[in-house]
Amino acid sequence: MKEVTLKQIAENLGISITTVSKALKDYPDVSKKTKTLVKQEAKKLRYKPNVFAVNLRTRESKTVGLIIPEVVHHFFSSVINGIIEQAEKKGYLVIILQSNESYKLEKKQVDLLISKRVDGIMISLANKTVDISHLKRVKELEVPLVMFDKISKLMDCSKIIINDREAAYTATKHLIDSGCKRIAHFRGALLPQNSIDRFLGYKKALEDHGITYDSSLVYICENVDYEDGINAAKKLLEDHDDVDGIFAITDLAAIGAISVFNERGIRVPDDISIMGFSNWFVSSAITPSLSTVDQPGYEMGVKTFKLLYK
Amino acid sequence: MKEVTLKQIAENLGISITTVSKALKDYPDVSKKTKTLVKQEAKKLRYKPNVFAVNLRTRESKTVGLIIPEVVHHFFSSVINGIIEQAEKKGYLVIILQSNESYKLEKKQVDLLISKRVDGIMISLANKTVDISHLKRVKELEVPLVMFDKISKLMDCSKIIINDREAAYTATKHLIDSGCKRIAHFRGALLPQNSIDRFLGYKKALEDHGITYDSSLVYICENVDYEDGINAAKKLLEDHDDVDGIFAITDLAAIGAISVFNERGIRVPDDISIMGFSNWFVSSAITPSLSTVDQPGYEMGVKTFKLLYK
DNA sequence: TTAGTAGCCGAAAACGTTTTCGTTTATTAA
DNA sequence: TTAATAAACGAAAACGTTTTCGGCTACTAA
Repeated sequence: MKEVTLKQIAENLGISITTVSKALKDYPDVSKKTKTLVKQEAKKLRYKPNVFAVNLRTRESKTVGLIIPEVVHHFFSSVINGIIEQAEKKGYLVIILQSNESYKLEKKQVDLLISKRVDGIMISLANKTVDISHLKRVKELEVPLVMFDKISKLMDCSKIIINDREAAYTATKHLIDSGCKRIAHFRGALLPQNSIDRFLGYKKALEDHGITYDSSLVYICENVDYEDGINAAKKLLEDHDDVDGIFAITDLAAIGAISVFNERGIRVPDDISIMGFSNWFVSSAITPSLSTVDQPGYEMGVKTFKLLYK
Repeated sequence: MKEVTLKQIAENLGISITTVSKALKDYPDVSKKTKTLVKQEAKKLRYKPNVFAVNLRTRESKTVGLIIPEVVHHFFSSVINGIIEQAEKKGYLVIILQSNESYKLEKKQVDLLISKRVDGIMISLANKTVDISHLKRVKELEVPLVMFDKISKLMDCSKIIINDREAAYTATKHLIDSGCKRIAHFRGALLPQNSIDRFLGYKKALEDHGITYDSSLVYICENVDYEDGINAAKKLLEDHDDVDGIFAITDLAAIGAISVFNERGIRVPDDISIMGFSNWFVSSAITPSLSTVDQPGYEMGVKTFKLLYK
């Protein structure tokens, strides 16, 4: 069971490797007759070009890399979905790596992708990432780079983000419009840009509607997950008894909070209103159902790859 | 900004390419002195071997492929997580493809991975897949293959699955033990092995506990998703008024059903008990909280890769 | 002295493509 | 007839590595 190569075909047909190669790629300087002959033989032998050799010769891998903080996450898996689909359409494969929100790992993975000579890199930064020298290096090596969702303002490259600030503003306004006077915010970690932007949107909405911002109403959810939501909600109940609305940075955190309130007999949204963030498709299955801001992962994935492909 | 190659290093040091290569790989027939010299120079120039050339020469890519029906799914993204982590530990990268439950796409993707000459393939079958000639071909080409979760009994290769039959049996028994007499089953499509096994487990549990199996209580959820759960639940309410328990093949379908019951004022679990399947971590956030069977995606991912690596 | 033995090193082939640049033959124009 | 042109093909280099095999030096043992 030997590999079928150009040489194989050439020998079978009694012609040169050169001509076989050119015939398969429809070069103009090979006759119709030999072209069909070659293609026929290639099909018969189930010839598949050796990508390793092609890569070496053409210096491209037709593969792109994707680094995300967390795979098991509705938003990110939607992004993956969009990227994979779009990439495949263009004949690219996607190598996926997970930084687990660790800067060190993220850096290592960028190196890994570079050494694998991917044709481009898409990345959503880990929360811990401040230093972006590893990304600068990507630029230096002239590997195309696109950032999405969790970006760094310091990096000069294409980026795909939603308008977090505006979305957060709208979400908060929604709470205000439905009568909330004292609105808490479950925010993300201090570093990530989207965590900052959502916080700013929240603050701005309050100020614009005559509600004074109270920093004691802001709770940090380091991992923006279910557990964090639970803890923040418990803390909130200890600290305050007059809060009538919460804007949570993710649906997961919101759901965590809801489950605490459910447990303690606090009615949502009668006693307290909650806004999530991410349009997680099960939010409608939660009782009481959760209001949430749309964060279109799939579309962002599609756009991210398209931009990389540019 | 030229690429650093072995040749580069060799010229700088006035020695041969051969020696440089051997020095970097610690061959015994090169002196300590030149080894350190070479390594030093390599580090200075930030030498990174050209994987394309290495691949061509060694005939392996240090890359494995993964085909799954659906990325945006808690179970599968957990599997991805396990696989990626384990693969990286062993120096492998993972190319992920999504079959979207389509047989045609799945087949194309297997070809794609083969043509990319991955060192191994992991796959969870699409629902529609019956013909497995594409997998036979993988075996013929001597590419290692591991199936997980949605497997085919006809294929002779390593497989990672949970004992679906037993798990379904336990779930159903749980309903029986809590007093249910008339238990419906929301099953998956007819073809997938795990859908069959879970159904059999359900049936067996009924029979073992003196409840006669009634085929009109079995509803098919083709896509085993939220929508399917809603539709099946509505249909169930039309057809029967005496059902007091449901064993759903996935948590998503179960949640769909719950939301229907919530809407109609049917109390869960007072009026009707529901069991899900998959241990989706938010099940505890659903009100009323959902009982569910554990399906450890992460661990399965880890084991799947380890088996492939064998 | 010579023969044998380590210890180091390098030439060269190989992996399978792609592409440049000739070369050959047949055809046309003068 | 000869010269110029077009059409079809092939030789060979190149991509950067890995690995086999042989050669060279210097040393030891006889």
